[in-house]
Amino acid sequence: MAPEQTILSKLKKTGSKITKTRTLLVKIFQPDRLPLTELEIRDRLSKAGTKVNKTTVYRELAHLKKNKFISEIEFGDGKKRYELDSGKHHHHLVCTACNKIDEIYADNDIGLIEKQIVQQKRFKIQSHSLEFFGVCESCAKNN
Amino acid sequence: MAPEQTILSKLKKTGSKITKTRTLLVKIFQPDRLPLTELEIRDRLSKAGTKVNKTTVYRELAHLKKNKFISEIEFGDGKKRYELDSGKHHHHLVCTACNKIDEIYADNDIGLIEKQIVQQKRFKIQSHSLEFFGVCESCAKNN
DNA sequence: TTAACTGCAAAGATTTTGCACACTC
DNA sequence: GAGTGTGCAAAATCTTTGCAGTTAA
Repeated sequence: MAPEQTILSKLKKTGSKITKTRTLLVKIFQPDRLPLTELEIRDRLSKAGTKVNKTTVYRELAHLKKNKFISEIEFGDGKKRYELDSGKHHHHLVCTACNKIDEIYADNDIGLIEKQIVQQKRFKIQSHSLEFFGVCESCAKNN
Repeated sequence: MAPEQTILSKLKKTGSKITKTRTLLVKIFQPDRLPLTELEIRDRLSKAGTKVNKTTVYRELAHLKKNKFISEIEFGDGKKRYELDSGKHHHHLVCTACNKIDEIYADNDIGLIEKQIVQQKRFKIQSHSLEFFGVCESCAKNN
């Protein structure tokens, strides 16, 4: 079964309907595994031949998020972004030149910092966010 | 010389005028070293007896930021926050119960992660942001 | 049929801009 | 007095809500 079919059939089981928009949206998130804004998502839907109102997109994203198929993140530019929730926690490399986003895994190292925080501050950590900003390899080459 | 006087006199040298709002604003950032939103800042100004328009606050913050006396950060709630720029890079502990914000220093450990990123991804890092969300000591006690 | 979904317009929230007036130095 | 700062209203963004109509199952 194609990966998007898993999501769709799980949704169906909980009473969601399988609409054209929902099907396409889930498909778009599969290859484009990286965080997309509402506008980027709507553009992709548009190019796939389905013009959708932004309200619908926001509601669809809220629905997928509530069901834990996608997660919402924010960098520092005032826009929310959504990405497939792989279950594996990761961090992002944001290229300040081309705006492309890559991901990295570094939870072992973060774990060290978390231990310090618990000991020093007696702060109970629930989650964290870590983003790196810089210039990606291809942008560095083209300059 | 009181710390806020240093900032004010530096500003004066570059042609800025020493207004009531500017003086108060710099004073507010001194004890309240932690990130404040525009509204929180305006409330503090108000309580100090100076009602200021939000436009003025935003412009004043932009001015202080341009001159590198404060820096701007964003957690995930859509509001920008401003804090005194101490020159020392640090990270935040955000309490999800009382919204208080504490800071920590952990750049040695982040350095390890950065080395990996440079090697694996050939990504040239310019900056990063790291925030922890959880429950602070006093909120944990009161529950 | 009925619960879920959709589009449109309008409202919210945060931040920015244009313009006329006011202040600091 | 010149250049900087201020307030107000309006606009720009991004996101959410209300409501009436549509669609999937």
